[in-house]
Amino acid sequence: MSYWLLKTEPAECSIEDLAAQPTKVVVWEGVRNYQARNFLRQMHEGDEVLVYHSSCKLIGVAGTARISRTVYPDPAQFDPESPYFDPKSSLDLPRWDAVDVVFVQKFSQLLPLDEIKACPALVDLALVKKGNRLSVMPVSANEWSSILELTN
DNA sequence: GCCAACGTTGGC
DNA sequence: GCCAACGTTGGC
Repeated sequence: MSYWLLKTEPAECSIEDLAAQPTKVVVWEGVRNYQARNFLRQMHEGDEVLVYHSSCKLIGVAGTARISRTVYPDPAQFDPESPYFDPKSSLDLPRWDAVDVVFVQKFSQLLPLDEIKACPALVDLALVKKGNRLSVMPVSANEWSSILELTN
């Protein structure tokens, strides 16, 4: 059982969108960075996930979710209509992967980035490391606990 | 909209 | 394999 943080632009897929799915499940598609993809490959069913809102007005962790299906080829890479289409991908040789994520909870208050930055227990979180642009990153068990404590 | 930081591409 | 140019990310 591992912990992860997934970035999402709420204009694309917010925690509210996750909660609004009839099945609460979404395909986590569109990861187009090899390091992030390799983290997707390490995920197990049941792993817990922080859902982080980026590139928006209220930046921070908005809630949690869970991995409901482990890695498989991202269908968007094959779809010419998709913004995530990759002409260098083929069914034989897919480059990109997806997982399925199921909504767990929306925090009563979003945990803002500056509070995460101000928390001494979270200085090693990849999210707050200088220049970090990973959209999928591991979170330690201690960091997970610290984040949940901050939301109380 | 700015721009620092980083990843990718492609010529050599 | 180097590295300049370019594109993207994402906070501010």
